[in-house]
Amino acid sequence: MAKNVQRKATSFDVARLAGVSRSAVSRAFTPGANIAPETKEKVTKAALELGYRVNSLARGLQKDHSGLVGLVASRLDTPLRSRQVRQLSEALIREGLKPMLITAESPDEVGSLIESLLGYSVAGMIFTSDTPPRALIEDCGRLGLPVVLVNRAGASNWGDRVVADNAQAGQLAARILVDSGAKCLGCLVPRKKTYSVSGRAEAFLGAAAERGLSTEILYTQDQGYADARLGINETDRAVFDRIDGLFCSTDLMALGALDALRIDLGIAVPDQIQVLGFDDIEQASWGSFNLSTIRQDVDAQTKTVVRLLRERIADSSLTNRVERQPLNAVLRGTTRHDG
Amino acid sequence: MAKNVQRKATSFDVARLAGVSRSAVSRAFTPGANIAPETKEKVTKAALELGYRVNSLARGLQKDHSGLVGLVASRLDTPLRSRQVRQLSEALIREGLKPMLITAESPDEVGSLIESLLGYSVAGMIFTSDTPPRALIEDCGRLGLPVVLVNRAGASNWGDRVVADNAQAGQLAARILVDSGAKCLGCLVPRKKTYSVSGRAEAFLGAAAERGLSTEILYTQDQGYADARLGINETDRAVFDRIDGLFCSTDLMALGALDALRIDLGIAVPDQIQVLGFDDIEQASWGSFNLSTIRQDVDAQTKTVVRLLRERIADSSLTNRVERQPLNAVLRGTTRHDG
DNA sequence: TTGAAAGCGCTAACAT
DNA sequence: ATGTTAGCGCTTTCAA
Repeated sequence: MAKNVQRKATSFDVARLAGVSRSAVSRAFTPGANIAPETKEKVTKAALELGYRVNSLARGLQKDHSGLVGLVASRLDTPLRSRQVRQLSEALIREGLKPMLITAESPDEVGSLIESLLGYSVAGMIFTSDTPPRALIEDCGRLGLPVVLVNRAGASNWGDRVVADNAQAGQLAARILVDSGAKCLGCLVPRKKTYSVSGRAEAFLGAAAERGLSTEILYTQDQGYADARLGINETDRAVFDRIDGLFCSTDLMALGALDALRIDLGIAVPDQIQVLGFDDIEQASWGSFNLSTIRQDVDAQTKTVVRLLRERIADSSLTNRVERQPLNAVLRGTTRHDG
Repeated sequence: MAKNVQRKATSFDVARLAGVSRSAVSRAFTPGANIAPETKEKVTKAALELGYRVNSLARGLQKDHSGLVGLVASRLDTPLRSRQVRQLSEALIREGLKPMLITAESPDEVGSLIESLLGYSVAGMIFTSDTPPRALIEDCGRLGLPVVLVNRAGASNWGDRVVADNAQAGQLAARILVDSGAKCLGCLVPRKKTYSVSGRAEAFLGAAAERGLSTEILYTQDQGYADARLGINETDRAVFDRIDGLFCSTDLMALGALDALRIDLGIAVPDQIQVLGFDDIEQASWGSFNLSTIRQDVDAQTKTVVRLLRERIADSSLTNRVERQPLNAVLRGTTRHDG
C-alpha cells in the first residue's frame, strides 16, 4: 500500500513552476508581505498544482516561534477539565496557534515534558494542571516565554493568571446556605490540597465563622466522585445530625456526596441537609442530581486566557497580570429557596 | 518583568564550551549513537551549564519526522472521548511522541486544520473524530503518513483501524435483554448518524429480528444526555407500553433516557422497562444510575492504537490492518438478571 | 516589487 | 571515535 509515496513539494519547486524566486513564494504565503497581486496569484496556482504547503518547522526555525502552544492539563478525563481543554484548544486554533497537549499528573512527569516542549519553540504555555513545578515556570520567564496559569497560585514571579475568585466563592456559598436557612455548615474538602479547592474551602469556613456559625470539615481522599462518596460514608454519622448545609469543593465531589447521602445513608436532600457544589459541570444539571452550585464561566475564562496569551506574545514586556473571573450562583434542587 | 531574556544556547555554544565539534554534541543527544562515554559526559555537562536543549524544529527538519502526532478529536468534553484522549495523549508521550490536539466538529474545520498539521511533518495521525474527510486521509496515504482510525468506517484505502465489534455488540445487547426476559425491544438512536453508533443499532435490530422479536426505533436529535432525555419525552407514550427493553446507542444517551423514564415519565426501570447502554463511561456506575452496559475497554484500545501507529512509523509498507476490540457486558441495576 | 545570498540549528555522509 | 562538510526548507536583509 505504500506505493506512490510522494516527496513533498518545496518552495523551490513552486518557484520554478511559477517562474519566480523562492523569496516570492515565501512572500506569497506571508500575510501582509510586499508582493504584486499577479505574482502572488501565479505562486498560489503553482502551489496548488504541486500540493505545496509551507513547512512550519523550517518557518519556525527562522521566526521567533513555531506557532505551537503548550497546553498542560491534568485530570483530562474530568468533566470541567475536558470542557476547559476543548474550549482552549478551539480558541487557540482560531488564533492560528496549535495546541500541543501535555497530560501528566505528577510534577516530575510534567517537568520533563515541559522541558521537551521548550525545544519546539512554543509561542507560549497554558497550565491548567494542578502541578506545574515552579522551577519550570521560572525557566519560561528566563526565556521570556508567555505563560498563563488557570486557577493556580502565582507560584513564581512570572506568568499571567486567570482565577476564580476564591474569597468571593466562599462568601457566596456561605450566604446561599445561610439565606436558605442553614444553621450549621459542613465543608467537604479533599486531603490532597489544590490551590483553588483549598482556597474556596478556607474562604467558606472563614465566612461561616464571621457569621458566628459552627462548622465541620469533612474529608475525602481526592477530588473524584468515588472519593467523595466514600468520604461521606466514612464520616461519623453524628456529623449529619448536626449539619444542615454542606458545601462541596467541586461539583464532582458534590455528586458523590449526594449519592452517598441519599442512597447510602438515606438522608433527605435538601430537607435534612442542603448541598451546594462548585463549577457547574454538565452533570450537575442532570435530572437525578439537579445540584445547586456556583458556576465557573468556562467560556469567559477561555476568552481571557487567550487574550492574555495573545497580548503577551505581542509584547513580552508586560507586567504580570491576574484576572479574576466572576461567579454566578445556579440554584437548583439541592438547596431550599422559598424564603 | 522581561529583563534578562536569555538567548537560547545552540549546539555550537555547547560544542565550544565542551571543546568538541557540533557533531559530537549531536551524537551525545542521539540515543545509540557512536560516541565515547567521556566525550558524552563532557557534552552533557556543558549542555547543563548552558541550559541547552536540542531544538526539535531543526532536528525535525533534518529527520523524516518531527516527533509530533496529530490527535484529532470531536466532542472532547464528553466522558468517553475525554478518557480516550487522555489515555492516547499519555501513551504517545510515553513513546516519546508529542500530541498536537485538533478539536473540531465540522468536516470543513477539520479539513483545513489537518492541512496545517501536514506542515509540521507529523509522524502520524490519530482520528477519534466523527468526521475526518476522506480526501484528507487519502492525502495522508499519498504522503505515506501513518493514520489510525478509532471507531471509524474505513472510508478510504489508507489507514489502520481500531474498532469495537459492532456486530458482536448488537448481538450481545439483544441477548442480554432477551435473557433477562424482554419480549419487545426498543433501540434509541440519534438522527445524526455516526459509524459506530449506527452500526451497533443496526446489528441490534438485526439480532432482535432474527429472534422473531418485534422492535421499535426511538429517535434523538444527537448523542448528548439532553438530546436523549428530550427524545424520550417526545416519543409517543404508547411506545412505552409496548417495549420492555431499551438499548441505547451510548451510555450518555442511556443516562438521559433513564432520567426521562424515571423522573419525567414515572416508568420503573428495570421493572417496566430494562435499559442497556454502551461504552461504560464513569457516570454509568454512579449510584443514581447504576446502568447496565457494554464496556469498551479504552485501555486496550489505546494500547492497540499506539502499537499500530508505532509499527507503521517503523515500516510504512505494511498493509492496512483492522483490529476489533473485545466487548464485555457490565450488568448493573437497569437490567434484571435473577433468571 | 523582486531576486541573490546568508543564515536559523540541526543531522548525516564522509573522511580522518 | 571524532571532525568536516553539506544540506533540511524557510525567511530575511540587502541590492537592484
